[in-house]
Amino acid sequence: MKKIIKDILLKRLDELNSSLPVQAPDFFEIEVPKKKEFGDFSTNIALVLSKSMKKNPREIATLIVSEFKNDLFSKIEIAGPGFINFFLNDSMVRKILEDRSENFDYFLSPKSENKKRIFIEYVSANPTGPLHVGHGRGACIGSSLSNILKELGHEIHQEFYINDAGSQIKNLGLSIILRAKELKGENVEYTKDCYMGEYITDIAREFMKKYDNLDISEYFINEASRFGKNLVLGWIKKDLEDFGVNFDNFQSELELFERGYVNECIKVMRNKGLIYEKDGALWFKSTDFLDDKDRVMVKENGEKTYFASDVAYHKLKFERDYDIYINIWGADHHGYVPRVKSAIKALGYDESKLKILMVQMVSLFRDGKPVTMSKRTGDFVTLREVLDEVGKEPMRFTFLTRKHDSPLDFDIELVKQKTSDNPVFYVQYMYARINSVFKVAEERGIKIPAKLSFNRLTLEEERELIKQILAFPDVLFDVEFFLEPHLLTYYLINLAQLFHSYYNAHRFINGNDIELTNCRLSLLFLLQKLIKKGLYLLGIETPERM
RNA sequence: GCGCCCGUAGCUCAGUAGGAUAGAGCAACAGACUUCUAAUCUGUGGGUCAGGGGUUCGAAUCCCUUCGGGCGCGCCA
Repeated sequence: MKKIIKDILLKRLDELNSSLPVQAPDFFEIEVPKKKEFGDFSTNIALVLSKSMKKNPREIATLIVSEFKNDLFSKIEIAGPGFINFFLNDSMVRKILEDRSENFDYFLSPKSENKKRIFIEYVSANPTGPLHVGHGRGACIGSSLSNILKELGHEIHQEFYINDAGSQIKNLGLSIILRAKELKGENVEYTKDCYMGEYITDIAREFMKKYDNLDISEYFINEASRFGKNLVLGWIKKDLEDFGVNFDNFQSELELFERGYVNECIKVMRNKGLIYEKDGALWFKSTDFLDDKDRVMVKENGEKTYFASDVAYHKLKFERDYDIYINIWGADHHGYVPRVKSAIKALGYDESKLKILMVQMVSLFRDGKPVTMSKRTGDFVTLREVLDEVGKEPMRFTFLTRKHDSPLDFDIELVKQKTSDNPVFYVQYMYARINSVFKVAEERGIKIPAKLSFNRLTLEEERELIKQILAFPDVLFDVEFFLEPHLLTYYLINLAQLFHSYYNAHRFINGNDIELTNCRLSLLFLLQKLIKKGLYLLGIETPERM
C-alpha cells in the first residue's frame, strides 16, 4: 500500500520535473499518521526536499499538491510544517482489496525487488551442554527472520557453527570421565575448567555402557570428548527441532581443521603480509583495520586460537559469495565484532556485507523473582526445561515481542498464563474465532462466497481492517529493512485487537441480509489467511479451536 | 580504567534512515455474556521519555556530558 502511494508520488514529481527542478529525494517517508485527522497516510517529502531545495516546505508541498488528482484519494491536505496528508477514497480501497483478494496467496507473499542470496548464522552454541534459554531467543529471531526473508523471495542459507574443536571440548571429555569414575565410587578431583552440570552424569552413564576402562589418557579423553559432543549435539538438534528451528547445515569447526582450511587461511594471510611473529606466536595485525588490539592466531605452543578457525570459517563463507551475511550473536560476544570484521576486510572482502545482530541477555524470573538455579543442571536453565513447561508458542511469541537489542525479562509464570497477559493466545484466538464463525455459518447453510465481495463494508472497523490487510506487505518489507521480526509480531497483535473489537460490536452472520453477510465472511476469509501466514512466519501454529 | 548495549506509565515493553498533541498490554477502577467462543469487548485514571547541555523550523530518536543497570576487555572458547 505504501508502495502504491510512493509510486503515485514519484510519478507526480516526475511530471513536475518537466516544468520545475524538483528532484526525488533518496529517502522520504510514507507513514500512517498517529491521528486520524491527519489522514490515512502522510508523507514528509516536502520537508525532506526543503533542505536540498532551500525552500519553505509548505511552498514545496503546495507545488506538489496543486492540481494533483488521483482517484485513490478523496482529499489531499497540507498540514503542519509541510506534511502532505492523503485521505483514501473508501470505495477505491475496497476495490483494491477486491483486486488483491483474487490472488490473495500471492499478495501475502510479496517479493522483494532485488532478490538476494543471504547467509544467516545463528545459535552456534558450544556442544558442551544443552541449549539454554538465551540460545532460544537467538534461535527464534534467526528462524523467524529467515522465514520472512525467504517469503520475500530471497535465497536463504541457515547455518549453525559447531565449536567442536579446542580446549572446551577436551574439558567436556575430561568431565565425563571424572564423573564416570565418581559414579563407580572413586574419589575424583575436578579441575576448575570442568563442566559440573547434572547432564554430565547422564552422558557419563551412557559412556560407561560402552567403555569400562576409564583411564585419564589422551586417548580416552578424546573418546569421551567425541562421545559427549555427539550426544549433546543430538540434544541440541532435537531441542531446535521442537522449537521450530531448522538449519540447512551444521558446520563443524573441527572439520575446518581436518580439511586444512585453517592452515590454508593462515597461509593466505601470511602471504598478504597480514601476519607477524612476536613472542613465538603468530599475530594478525587487526589494528591496521578496525580493531584496537592485534590478535593471536597461532599460540606459542603451536595451537591455533578459536579466532583463527573463525577467520577461516568466515573466509569460507565469503568465498561462497553471498550478497548478505547475517550473524546473530549473544551480546556477550560484542567485543568480538571488530576483529572478525577486520579479518574479513583484510582478506579483501566487503565487511559491510556482514550484519551482526547482538541479542541481549535473557533473565529468567518466576513470579517476579529471579531464577538463577536449576535443579537439573546446577547452574543454568535449559531451553528444554522451559520449553516443556511453557510450550513452544508462548515462548516464541514472547521472544518475538521484543527487539533484539533490549534485554529481556522472561517470567516463566507469566508466559505460561493463558490470559491476555499473553498475546500469543490473543492472536491465535482471532484465528479460532473466525473458524467458529465459518462453522456456524455453514450450519445455517451459508458458505463463504466463491466470489469474494467487499462493497458493503462501510463501517469504521471494516475500513481499518481493510487498511491493515493492505499494509501486510509493508510490514514484511520493514522487517527486511530493519532485520527486526518483532515488527510483524506487533502488527499481528494490532490486527487481532481490531478484529476482536469488531467481533464484539457487530454480528457477521445475518440471515436477513445475505449480501452483507457475504461481504463480512469475505473479509474474515482474508483475515484468517493473513493471520495464519503471519503466525507461520513467526513459527507459531494456528489452532482450529481454542 | 576503556569499549559496546540499555534507561519511555506502578510492571513488561513498542515507538527505527529527526516530524504533528507520547503508545499498547498487564495491574487498578467502573461496566458488557438469552447472541458467531468472555482466552473477548467498552470506558477511566496513570508520563520531567533517567538528569543536564547542544545541533535546528522541529529531538524519546542525532551529538556531548553526568547518573544508574547489563555485558565485554586472554597466546580461553
